[in-house]
Amino acid sequence: MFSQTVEYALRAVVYLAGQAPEARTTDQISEATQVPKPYLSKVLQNLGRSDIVRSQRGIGGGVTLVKTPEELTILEVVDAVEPIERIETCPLGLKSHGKHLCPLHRRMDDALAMVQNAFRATTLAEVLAEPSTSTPLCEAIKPRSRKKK
Amino acid sequence: MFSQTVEYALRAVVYLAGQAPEARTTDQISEATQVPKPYLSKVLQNLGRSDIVRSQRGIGGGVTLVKTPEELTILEVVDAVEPIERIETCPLGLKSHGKHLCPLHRRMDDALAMVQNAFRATTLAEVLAEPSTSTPLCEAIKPRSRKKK
DNA sequence: CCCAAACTGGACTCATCTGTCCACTATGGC
DNA sequence: GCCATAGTGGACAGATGAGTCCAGTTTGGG
Repeated sequence: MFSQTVEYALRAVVYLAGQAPEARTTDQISEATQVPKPYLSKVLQNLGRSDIVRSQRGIGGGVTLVKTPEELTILEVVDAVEPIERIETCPLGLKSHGKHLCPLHRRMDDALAMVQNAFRATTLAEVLAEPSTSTPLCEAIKPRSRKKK
Repeated sequence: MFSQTVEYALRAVVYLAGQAPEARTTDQISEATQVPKPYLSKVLQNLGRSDIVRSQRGIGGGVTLVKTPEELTILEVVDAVEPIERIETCPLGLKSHGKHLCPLHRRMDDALAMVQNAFRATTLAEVLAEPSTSTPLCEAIKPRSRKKK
């Protein structure tokens, strides 16, 4: 139900959060997150336009998060690449009842709201701090010093 | 986040539930739900293959629900046309940790689970019975006697 | 038995999503 | 000032989703 693009964007951001505030190149991100590099750079460009990341050209350049992991929520990332579209008005076009959704669409929108709220309530820092047997990104994130390649 | 196909399938099923146990033709369903007829028949065929609806050819034929509205859940309909794919294993392919998802994918899967549970807990009968200022499908469902066209 | 009502299935179109390629530009070091 | 590094933007290709069209088949009625 989540698109590839959303999946990729989240992986990239989680990786960057784990390395923050250091910059990482598209190559490094691609390797760590297993996202095909050419496509990754598109996703990153998108995140740049939404001010989630900032990028620096040239030698020593790369991509960094604009906010700290503590300030950045999953929802912001998702909304940057593919906004969760809530059901605001009756999709059938009939406008006979103002803002009132019919029971069917009310339930569908409630489901969307739950996802949106869950994502809004989770910061990148929380994802990284999670006590777990597996680090985020399934061990793609190494202890921290990893500068290889 | 829900595809058009899911939206259309739900509209059709809700309409049929409101008319149950009477059969309705694709034309009638299309008119009531505002779903383009040629595409609707594809969706209906799909629902037929998953045993959500049964169809009858020839004069007097049409489509009916296999189950009663009380027995049919929203989830069954959604799963019939486009199953909600839970995240079972690490999308990165690394299998270094068995069934343990990393915190990122754990959260994403939790969101999917919430939607799945909400849909599983709702029957079509409940959608129809909802006290509301607007009937399901935004008034597309008329009192019940509506046999026209 | 023939016709009209209805669903079925396949082919086809169009748009979007995913993904690739490449020429270009900006940047820092020597 | 040159050059390698690194992101940018546009063009393009393939797959899938959404939607259309039509010929075929089933079914009931006169």
